[in-house]
Amino acid sequence: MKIGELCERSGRTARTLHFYEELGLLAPASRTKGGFRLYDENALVRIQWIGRLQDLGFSLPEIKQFLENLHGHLNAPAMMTDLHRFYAAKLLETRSHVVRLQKLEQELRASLDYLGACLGCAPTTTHGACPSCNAPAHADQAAPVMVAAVRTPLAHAE
Amino acid sequence: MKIGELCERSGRTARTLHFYEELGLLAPASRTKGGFRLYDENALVRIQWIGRLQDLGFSLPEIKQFLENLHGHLNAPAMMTDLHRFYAAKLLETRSHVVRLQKLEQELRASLDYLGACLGCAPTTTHGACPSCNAPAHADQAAPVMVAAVRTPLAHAE
DNA sequence: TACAACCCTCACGTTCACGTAAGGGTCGAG
DNA sequence: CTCGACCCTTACGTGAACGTGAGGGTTGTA
Repeated sequence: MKIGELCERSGRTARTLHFYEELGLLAPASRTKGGFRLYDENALVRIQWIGRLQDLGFSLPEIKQFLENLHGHLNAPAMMTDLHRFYAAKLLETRSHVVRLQKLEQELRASLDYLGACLGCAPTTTHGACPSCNAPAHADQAAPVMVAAVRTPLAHAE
Repeated sequence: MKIGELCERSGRTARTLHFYEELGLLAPASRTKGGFRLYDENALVRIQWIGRLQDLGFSLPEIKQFLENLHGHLNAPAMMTDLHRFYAAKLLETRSHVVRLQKLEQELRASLDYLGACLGCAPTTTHGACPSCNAPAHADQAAPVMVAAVRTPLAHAE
């Protein structure tokens, strides 16, 4: 298939695929005698793989590095062992990333909770009054960072 | 406090804080007559807030936009309502982000599983033989993308 | 063989989030 | 008052991941 079709099927632009090729991450299976790139199904798999690794937080240069390491191995099991180690490490990182996001989720929920009480505040209240707000619903709890940061009236030097 | 202390307490460099100021995200409470920036505790809260939003996937220009919207409101409850809506939306996004990462986690686990069988492969096997590998342990399952993409021998145009 | 749709290779431009000097002024402890 | 630690502004640099032409060649269908 030519690059146009691969673009459609992969959701990438031609420039992106050219760019991956420049970095050594992707190569066409062959070329027409006129110079058009011809790809096979492997290219699509490779592109999807790149996408996964990007989602896992990789930069393209890192992916390239990784590929080079892998192909430095002489035999298949060594390569697969390395891949195994690498993915195992990534699995841990991904888990801790998820944990971080879940903490943020929790903070968001707490903020929403706190903000719920603001909805009943007098419509005439000005922003300036907020820092001293003592609505019964958030009597004893301090405003979460997500709320307090916005309320504080930092002089806007524009 | 001067910028140096704020740097230590926030874990940011001075350049970063200057940069936030350029973008209109942060401002010192005052200045010494010599021109040194003087911050109060609110600055720290603001910086932490920026960090949270960055972790949630925001760019700094987006944060600035958001701040401007908020301060366009005339009274406090309107502002808080807006904030509420915004955080509610972000909460959903964060959840789906977590789901995406968990899917990737699942893919990683499947790949590790698959790769487990490779460890017992004959040490003399070459990469080229991999695509036709028929180890009993992965007899009926196709190689996951995370494995297949690496195995396919794409010509490396270096 | 004509021609529209597609593809090629440069090569410079862009956004983001800062880093890194250069050149000089300010603070406060001694 | 001196001096080292700290701070100021200005401005160019960086790396990641492409975008956006310019100028021209290739394909394949009619």
